Amino acid sequence: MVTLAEVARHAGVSASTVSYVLSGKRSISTGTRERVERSIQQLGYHPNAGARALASSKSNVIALMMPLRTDMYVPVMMEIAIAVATTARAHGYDVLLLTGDEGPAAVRRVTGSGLADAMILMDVELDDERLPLLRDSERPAVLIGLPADTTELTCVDLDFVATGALCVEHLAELGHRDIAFIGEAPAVYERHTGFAERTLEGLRGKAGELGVRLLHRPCDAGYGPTSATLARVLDERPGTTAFIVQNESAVEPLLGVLRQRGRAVPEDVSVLAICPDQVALQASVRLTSVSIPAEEMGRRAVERIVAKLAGRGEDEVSLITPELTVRASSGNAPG
Amino acid sequence: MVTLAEVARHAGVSASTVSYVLSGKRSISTGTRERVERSIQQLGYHPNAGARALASSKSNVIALMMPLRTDMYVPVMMEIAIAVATTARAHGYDVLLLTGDEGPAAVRRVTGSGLADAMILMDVELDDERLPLLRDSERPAVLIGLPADTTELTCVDLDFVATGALCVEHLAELGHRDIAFIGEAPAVYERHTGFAERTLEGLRGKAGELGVRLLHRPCDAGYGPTSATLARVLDERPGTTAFIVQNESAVEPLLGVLRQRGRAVPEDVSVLAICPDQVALQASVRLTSVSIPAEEMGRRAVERIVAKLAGRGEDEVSLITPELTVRASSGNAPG
DNA sequence: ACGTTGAGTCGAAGCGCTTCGACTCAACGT
DNA sequence: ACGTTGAGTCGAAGCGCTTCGACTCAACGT
Repeated sequence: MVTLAEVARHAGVSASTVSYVLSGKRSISTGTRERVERSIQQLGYHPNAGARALASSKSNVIALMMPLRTDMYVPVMMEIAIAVATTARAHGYDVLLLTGDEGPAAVRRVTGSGLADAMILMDVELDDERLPLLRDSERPAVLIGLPADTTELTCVDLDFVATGALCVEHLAELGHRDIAFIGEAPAVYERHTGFAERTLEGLRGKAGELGVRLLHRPCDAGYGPTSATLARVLDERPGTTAFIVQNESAVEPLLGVLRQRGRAVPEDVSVLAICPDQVALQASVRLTSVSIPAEEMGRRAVERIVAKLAGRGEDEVSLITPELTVRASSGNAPG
Repeated sequence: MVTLAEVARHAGVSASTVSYVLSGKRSISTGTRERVERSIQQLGYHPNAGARALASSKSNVIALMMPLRTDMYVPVMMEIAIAVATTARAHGYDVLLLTGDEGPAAVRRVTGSGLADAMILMDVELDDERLPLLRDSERPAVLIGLPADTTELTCVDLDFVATGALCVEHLAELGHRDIAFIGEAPAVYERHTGFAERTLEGLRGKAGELGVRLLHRPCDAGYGPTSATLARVLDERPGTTAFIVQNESAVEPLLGVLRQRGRAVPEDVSVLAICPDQVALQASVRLTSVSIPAEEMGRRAVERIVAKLAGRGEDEVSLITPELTVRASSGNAPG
């Protein structure tokens, strides 16, 4: 491995000069700079990450803590992770991948060892046990998701309350008066995942306001559970003319079951999905949807982190305004 | 931050003794060890990662290079990534997440800077431009996937040739004589992705051997392309009684289109998928499938890496034997 | 009674950077 | 003619570990 000292010798300058060329923290004459840069090129020098971290007490690494579960919103998680990695690189940071199963211990380990300068946490629960540690830690952290208490925390998330409201509003405008919400799996509500509860809050609030009847049914993924759920909904509320789906793995089953029962979309029933655009576009019917802006969430999270590491940026909750795209699955209420 | 020196002072021993307690590289008396461990606990000490890396020239980090694309096999990628992270932690390593878009430069940067001790590469193309660098590098690397030339490389992959053969064999046994293979998107073949070509090789080889007719059609994801592809297949080969699908986002569209055309599965046509078990189980028909053992691939890759870092283990190609699970989508050929 | 051995411990050097203070020297104003 | 200023450079210290060599001392065989 080539060291900074070898570069210095090759360029005929001192080690500190090479360091200042690299960091730009002191002015360097053009001639010297060029000579050093040439030596770096010729020798194929890469600064040693460990030495740099030790001397500067900055690792230039951001830790990303992902959920271990692979049973839900996989495409969203993946897109966020890739956006985080890409944005981080653009700012000169690398990304350390942690899984959620280490829990609070991972937070302690990473912040304590200086492995990373900051953390991004996904899949935050309303009363997450990692939060006290983050509040105490002097290292910046950003949550993707919204816990119950956000004091002293920085969060980035889609505004799920507004998302729920927007869905009801759209359907109400089309004349729908009886809406069913096919939600996430029961386990998601039991874990008190923030986004699921907030969506429900937004849906119920707007439904109450506009005098629309709303039926909420958690639903496991797959054809069997969806079919059963749908049967119960249609039994209890035969007048249902619109469905809102949040669980992306229930989308295709729902469309399939509706087709089986001879209910045309959007003539007989409208379907509105809360899902990534890609899912909405690849479904068997092009879905009217509120998109989950995974890329933007990942990117914003990194930008906040970078700002905080640079000493700028307060703790704050940054909610992304939902956007509804009308496609082929929603239309006027029948009759 | 608590340092090793503070732990030493607290425990009344020298710094090197604390270090040896931590590493176990020299014998320590029980009394001293316990005293040091108590001090570590009480002070909440975590060794500084940078200092450790600098002194030992080992970072205890494994880099994982993932494809940037989010348009294909997302669940597989995700499951591999999580298996890598989990297995790595179990061996005391952390995982650095790199995206493929930095290309060979990322390999140079990571190996040159000592950011990681080893690399795992996913989404390897047959003639990948990162391979020469890996062969030259003194740092261990493992590929998940199989390039054209595997000399001096360690690879882990599903045996896709055997997978293709297994699929044809199963269908031939059921009496099918006309099989259509709905492959990956055309772009995948154009990039010469190894697994796609190898699957085809296995399918064709076994089909030739058993005298079965095989039609190969690349197919983009979504209902439109799948529907069009299927129409062409049924036009050209009306006698087709079985489909093999590799592109997991074509699975549900294929089933939907078959249903629309009144072809019952498995009475009229058999469908066999090459996909993760989860996809096979959540489809509208429980699919007979050859599973893609994502978890095992990730785990094996890390185990190889760890072995190589410990000085054990040769360069070698490790192919996982495919397993076919019969479910509800395959049956005897009609007539 | 003696050297030998190994368990247990310490001190110092060194890993490859960053950063501080100090120096030189030309340019500048008075 | 003089001090002042800032651009440009260097040397040394220090970041927090690991590891080598050296030391002590009890246990052991002869």
